[in-house]
Amino acid sequence: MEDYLLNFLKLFQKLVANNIKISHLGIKNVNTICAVDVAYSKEEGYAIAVKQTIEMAKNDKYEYNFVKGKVDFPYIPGFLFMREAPIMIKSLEKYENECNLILVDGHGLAHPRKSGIATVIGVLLDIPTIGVAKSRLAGEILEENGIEYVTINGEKVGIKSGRYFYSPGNKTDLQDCIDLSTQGYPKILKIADKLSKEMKKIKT
DNA sequence: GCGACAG
DNA sequence: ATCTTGTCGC
Repeated sequence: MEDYLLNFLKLFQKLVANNIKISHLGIKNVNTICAVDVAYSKEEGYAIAVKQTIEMAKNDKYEYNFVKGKVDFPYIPGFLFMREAPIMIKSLEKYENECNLILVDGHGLAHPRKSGIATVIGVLLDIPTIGVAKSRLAGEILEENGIEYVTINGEKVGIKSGRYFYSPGNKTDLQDCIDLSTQGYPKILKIADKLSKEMKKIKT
């Protein structure tokens, strides 16, 4: 990877970070939630956007939109958005105007430049997002009042709940992350993960 | 230089 | 993420 490209992408991420809006969304007020995930088979990416309203969730119902496409960009820690955000955003097109919140596999603010994939998607689409990751990318853990916070340079940028990491992407805050984590790992993310892997399996 | 490193 | 069997534990 040419270093001038990574330097350029860092500038892009800083621009994104400068446009983040951190505000309290209020998980309880969210009626329609979406989740996105991508599975791979070599260069083919299989993206799934899942949508659920409160009512649908009660009955374990959901809608989803599937997109298959070539994914060239390699995975580079800190630049995951270049590999997954394009196809994720494509899969979200169908629901972006009705989603009150989008859950993204990966980090939001808990990123070296405060610009994880959840932040990039949230700022570009101007929709509330929260990043939920399965492992740490940056920062240290600081426990305070029974809550494990992810901190970078002393600033709280996310939380750790069980084995998962939650951080604001855009138009959400730490309290939203805490409230969401209280419900355990989001089922809708599990659904997105499962569906994306099923789609690649049958290579539809 | 060395170690860390979302999916 | 993906490649993969059995296995330790709640």
